[in-house]
Amino acid sequence: MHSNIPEVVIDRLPRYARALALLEGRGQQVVSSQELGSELGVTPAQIRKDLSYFGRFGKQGRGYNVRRLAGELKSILGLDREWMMALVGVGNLGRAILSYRGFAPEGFRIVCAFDCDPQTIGASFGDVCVEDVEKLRLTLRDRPVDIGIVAVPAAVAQEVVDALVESGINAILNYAPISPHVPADVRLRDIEPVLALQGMMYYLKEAGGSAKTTS
Amino acid sequence: MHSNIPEVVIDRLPRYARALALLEGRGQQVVSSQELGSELGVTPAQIRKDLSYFGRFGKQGRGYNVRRLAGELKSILGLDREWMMALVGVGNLGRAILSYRGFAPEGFRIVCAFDCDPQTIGASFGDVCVEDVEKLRLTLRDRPVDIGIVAVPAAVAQEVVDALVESGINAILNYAPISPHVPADVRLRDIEPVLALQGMMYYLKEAGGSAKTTS
DNA sequence: TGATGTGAATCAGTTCACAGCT
DNA sequence: AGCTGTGAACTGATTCACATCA
Repeated sequence: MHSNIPEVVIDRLPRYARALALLEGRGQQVVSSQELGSELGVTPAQIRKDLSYFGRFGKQGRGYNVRRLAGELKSILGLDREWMMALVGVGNLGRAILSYRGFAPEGFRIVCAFDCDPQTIGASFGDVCVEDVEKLRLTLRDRPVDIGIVAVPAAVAQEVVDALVESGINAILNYAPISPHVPADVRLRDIEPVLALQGMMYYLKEAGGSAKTTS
Repeated sequence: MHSNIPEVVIDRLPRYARALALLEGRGQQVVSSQELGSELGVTPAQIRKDLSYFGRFGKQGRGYNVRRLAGELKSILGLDREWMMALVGVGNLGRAILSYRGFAPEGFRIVCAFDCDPQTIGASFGDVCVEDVEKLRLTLRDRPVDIGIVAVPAAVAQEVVDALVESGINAILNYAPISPHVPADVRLRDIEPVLALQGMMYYLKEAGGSAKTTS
């Protein structure tokens, strides 16, 4: 049912939603595709086309009602509910993820965490208690979890992904520096600062050496 | 000079390089586009086409020499040198970034850090001492820094980005939940777990409710 | 034989440009 | 007058398919 809408379009919607939330916070009531576009560095035509996949949310001659459009986008994306997440890997990175303040306000809650280190198992972070990763399948059988977060070393990341998938999870946020294999019906996103950096360095390479192009 | 090669192609190269490093570690000497592709979930034709922008690295009938191709890609991407990074924002997130072990092995070094909190200024993390963000421009004038990492709250992220850009930095890794404006010649990448999650939820929404499609 | 490298063909995404509504 | 919504045109990316070479 979804297959008709290009994935790139879906990918842009969260940015639109975020910009609209910002405008709403500023008290702005109406926005044109022009204005929203220049806020985000996107052409107005693209915004209009993207939105037109889902309905007619604007008023000709006026623009879009900020609050209304923000609400529509949240509903389209499924952000009008809470999503439960399980974290696997409670090392340095995992702890940072656990203490990240950005998830909760957007409706994403980490409800359980797993590790394999006996020192870490049993520890509590906020209201989350770290369980033995061996119990992952068992625990996920009882708890409704929607999303898995993988924050383990590369060497064990694939097996953790497999365990999550077998537990019925079909959205994974991967922080490990590998490209895991998942079945076609499972969504996977990589959060990989190193890949992002490496992609930029190509352009930096020739741009004039070590910083300072200043006269 | 670079403008002829599509950006999507550049974006894929780091993944190829990473997969090749893995194969090299396993002692594999030769790889076909077929094999590399199935490792990464990419078509063989795409890999061949991507590589063909930069040269002829393979041998017909054989495939690619793993070590050679890995080296070529690193050189193309500019990964055969060290890149210096400045971190702005040494809160929870910033500290996690400072202690992240994944940068160094890939040649990315955090050489200075800035914050505005008097409690944090002066503290040391590894061999990096936190400076007052007011001194950012001054410090970057003397130190050759290639990349800025933004890990500050949304409200001040744009002004931090501006300061970095004015200091001559033209690659920025942004962890703040905004879409900063930068001049066209500055590369910017967002690391935004929430946007990534939100993009996936669209597909999860209808997929059968709260986890467990199990019989 | 078995793989690459690549023009040609296809497919997908973006932008244009304008009719239509307020 | 001003801005949306959208088919049509265009631009860009992917895949095909085959000549080429080890």
